[in-house]
Parts: sequence; C-alpha cells; structure tokens
Amino acid sequence: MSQDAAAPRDFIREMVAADVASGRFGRPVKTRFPPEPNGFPHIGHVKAICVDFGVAKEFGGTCNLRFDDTNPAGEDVKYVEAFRTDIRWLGFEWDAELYASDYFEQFYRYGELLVQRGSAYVDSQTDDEIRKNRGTVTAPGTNSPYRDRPVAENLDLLRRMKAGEFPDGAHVLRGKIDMAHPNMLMRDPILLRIRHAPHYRQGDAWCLYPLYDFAHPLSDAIEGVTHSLCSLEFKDNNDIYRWLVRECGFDRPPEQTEFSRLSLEYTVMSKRKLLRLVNDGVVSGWDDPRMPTISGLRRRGVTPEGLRAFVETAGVSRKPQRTELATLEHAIRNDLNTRVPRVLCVVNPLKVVLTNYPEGEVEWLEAPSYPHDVPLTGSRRVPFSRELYIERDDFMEDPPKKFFRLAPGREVRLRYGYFITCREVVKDSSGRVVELRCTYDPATRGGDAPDGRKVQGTIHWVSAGQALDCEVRLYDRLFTIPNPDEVEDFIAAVNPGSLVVVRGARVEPSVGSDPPGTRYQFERTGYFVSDVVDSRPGALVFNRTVGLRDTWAKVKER
RNA sequence: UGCCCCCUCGUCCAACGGCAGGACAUCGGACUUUGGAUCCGAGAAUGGUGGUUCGAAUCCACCGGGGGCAACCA
Repeated sequence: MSQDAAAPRDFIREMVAADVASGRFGRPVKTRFPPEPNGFPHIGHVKAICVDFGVAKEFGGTCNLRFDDTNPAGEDVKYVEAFRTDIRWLGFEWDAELYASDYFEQFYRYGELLVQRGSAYVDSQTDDEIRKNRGTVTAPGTNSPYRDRPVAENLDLLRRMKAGEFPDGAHVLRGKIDMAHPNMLMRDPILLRIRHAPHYRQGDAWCLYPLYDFAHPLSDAIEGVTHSLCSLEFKDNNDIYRWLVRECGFDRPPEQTEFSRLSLEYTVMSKRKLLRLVNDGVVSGWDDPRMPTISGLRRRGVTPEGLRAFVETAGVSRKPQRTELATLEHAIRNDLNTRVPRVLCVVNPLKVVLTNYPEGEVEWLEAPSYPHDVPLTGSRRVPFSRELYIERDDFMEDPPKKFFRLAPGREVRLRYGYFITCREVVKDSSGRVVELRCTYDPATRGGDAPDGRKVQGTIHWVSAGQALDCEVRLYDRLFTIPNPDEVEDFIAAVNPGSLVVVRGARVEPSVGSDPPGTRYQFERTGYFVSDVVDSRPGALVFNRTVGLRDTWAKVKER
C-alpha cells in the first residue's frame, strides 16, 4: 500500500491517496460497486469492478456490492446471481451485500425531510407538462404551478402517494432547485414517482420508487461510502449528488468521481444491443464465447488474471477510450502462455503415411507439456505410428520462398517426433491432395538429427490410430467493423465468420479424460479450452480462446 | 444552440512549469524442436493560434475537434 501511495497508478488513486493522507473523511476508505440487476455483467463492468474493489483493497478499505435496484421494470434475481458469480470469479470479495431497495423506507423519510426543509415539493403536472416545462438546453424552464405548495399539503400528498391512493403518474416528488439552471438535471429533478408495479425483492410493498439521482447519493451516504467512483456519463449528476447529500445533512459525505468507461473494438457493450444479439439468435446465449460478457469470456477460456491484467493495461482516465482488440488478446496470451500445457491437435487433417515405418507398430514418445521458457514441468506420452495426420495448411505442393513447412521432397521435423521427408503426393480424381507418402528417419527420434543436419520447419501431428476425434470452434471478432455503434444497423455488421465450427479435428489422446473447462495451447495454433457446456468424454469440443501470434500470416499477406 | 467533460505516437496510459517516457501494435534483426515465447533495434505524438514565463504538453484566452446532458432509466 505504501507503494501505491508513493506511485499512484492513475488520477483516482492519486486522489484517494491524498484523502487518506489528509484524513479527509475520518474513516477508512469505503467504495461500492453498484450495478443495476437488469443485465449480465460484461467486460465494461470488469473495469468498474477492478477500480471499485481494487481501490478499496489497496488503501486498506472495504467495498460493498450494492444492487441499484430501484426500478421494478426489468430487474431480476438471475442478474443478481450473475453479478455475484462473476465478481467472485474475477477474484474479488465484497464487504457487505446490499440492496438499494432495502432503503425504500429511508428514501421516503428523506423525502419528507426535504419537504419539511422546503427543498422538495409534490408536483401534480402530467409527465408531458413536466417535460415541456423543463425548457431546453438553450431556454430556461418554467416553474410548476405546484412549486410553492405549502409544506403541510406536500406532506399530506406525499403520505398518500406512499399509501397508494394515487395512480401512476398522478404526482411526483421533486427537488426544489432552479428551473433555469444551466445543468438540465438541476431543473427540479424528480425524486420519487408512483409506480404500481411489483418489485422482484419488495413485491407489492411499495408503489413509490426513487429515481437514480435520489437513490444513488443517498445510498452512498447511508453506507458511509467515502469515494463513489462511477463512469463519465454521470458527470452532470454530480451537481445533484452534492446538493442532495448536503440538503439531507450528511457530515463528510461521499465524493463522486467519474472515469471513462471501457470500450473495446469490434464489439458492443450496451445492454440493449447485447440483449438483441441473444434474442435474435445471433449468438447462442449470454455466455456465447463471442459475447463480451464475463460469462462469455469465461466460456471462451479467458482467465480472471488475464482479464484483470487487461484492465490494468487499458488504464483509468477521463478520456473516452476505445481500446484495441490486440491489447486484450495480448493480455490473454501473456497469461495463458505461462500456465497452460501444450498439446498437439490437428484442426484440418491431411493423412500422412510413413512408407518405411513398420505396419501395426505404435511407439509412445515422451513430450514435455511446457516449453523451455515456461517454469512449469510435466510431460505426457504421445503415440507415433505409420499413419499420421498433419495440418493441411502445413503442406504446399508448390510453396513460395519463405514457406518452411512440408512440400514435395522437403524434410521437416514432427514436433517431439522424427524428421520426415515427403516423397509422393496422392490426389483424388478432382486433384485434391488426399494423402502424403513420406519416409521418416529412424535416427531422428525425439527430433534431433545425430548428424547435426537442420530442418527449416517443425510441424504438429497426431497418430491416426490413437488420435481422438473432436469438434473445434474457431471464434473470431463478433463484428466486421471496429465500432458497430456508429452504424444504423449493427446486426448487419455481425461477422459471419465469427464462429467457424470444425468437425473431424484430431487431438492427441492424452486430453481424453481431462474435465471440461481445461485449457491448453494447441501447439502452433492457439489457446483452447474444452467447452464447459458441450464437451463430453468421447465427444470433445474445444473453443479457441485466442490464436497464437502468427508471423507467417503477415508474411503471406504480402 | 446553453452547460459540463475531454484532446500527447496507430491505440491505451505517463510526464503535475524544467531532456515528452512506457505498454500494445507496426517494421527490422537475433534466437528457436511452436513462424509461439524471449532478446535487441527502429520508426511513430503534445489539434491550431496567440499570451504569461528564463523556460509551456502542463497556466490563460480564443479557435477547431470529440463526447455527455432536455426518461417519471441507470
């Protein structure tokens, strides 16, 4: 913590460090993560979670998980569960689990307090009139005819509103601020409104529901939050925040500070659009591995550590950002590189027959599970035999200069295996290559030539007889354009190649009994995870988390 | 159009009146039983114009650009 105080990573930590040093709040740092439970947590939330929980942890404080469930429409326990699961999965633990809906009674009493202070009034205009009288950005609003209602009348109305005597929209409680305020949000903001609707937690106990600008500052203040960290779009709400906590008499009230949201290239983040992708069947569900949801990323094979590292890299500032996908992919590869075992999997098999290898023989070769530069140990045995499969892309009949893989007459190394030389190309009637007839050099077992000769390339392979058939799901960016938010119809920008399902891939037998959710690097191909939903012994399914960096692909492009 | 916020390499983040630096990306090279990883190197930025100052990315003014706000959503 002293380290953080010495070198704050961003303007927020800088501010918190200063507040801690000055003893500004006279209490330990307390933050909160306040999601509305009306959608699934996504990678944008990850940033907020890392900031809210991270700041508290770094400064020896606490962070509450508070559900901002003040709007009965759309909120549901299933979203509450999702947030709980995903926050814990990310590696954070909250101090208290709280619900703004538990404060309804308190909110109401603060409403009465404001009325008594002459700082709020019951307005009986229609919603149309309220909107019209708010004015515009250039023209001031006009006072409600009910603005100067006597306190007693306001109180009476407010009590009857709570008692359910009025239909939806008949009256609202408004703060009495300034209908000509340059900040539109300060033009007598609505605080409480009547809504005869069941709440997922409160049932029919309430028909008076607070609005964000009323509930949020009060919730923070009630809980004794010190630093209320939120995203930039709440900047204008900060004026009300300060007004409200002062009017309600809180001593050393929380301070709201805004930072920019995370946005990522080639995806969308709004709940509405995410929901549309699910409802339209563009994706298989909220946890589709192409979704930017935490559950989607998890199913994709991303780890909490990788995600946290990414957020760290993306940084915290007040500048609206759009982070490149490459930054995320790097964080994921960097994390997975040092922790997952390597295995051999041929995605698009091409048969290879070793004409000088004895028929029917199988030998089991020792293969390390980690490369020399990863500080983990372990190995497994992989079968080798006369009939193998190699990657179709690893053979070219007429290769360009820099193609280092297999070609007629050329010798390559089979990873952990032998050197082989391509002697003959077998094609079907349509001219498609269906088999390679090669010879192997028995002296190169394990991949080293005793005579010291070198080969240009090393390719992966599996033994035809023992390899396991599997399905491989190749995921790619969900959209074809970096910013799907700026087009009319974002659905039209969905990448048709965002999922390519490959059946008939072959993986080495060692993975056959691993539990679903096991992560691997398929050597030379990418990082994969066995799918937690669909993968079963005997019917293995692997999701591509992210491909390996591919220098050859770049060379090929030219 | 009124108010508010923002503007530094392609991207993200530093530099808090004193030599514009890092990460990712890009391009070269080394190494390599993954065309992975790693290592080395290169190119690459203060939106513009004035002002204050010995000195400005930093302070001020204006201009330009981007974003937010006119739900009884959050």
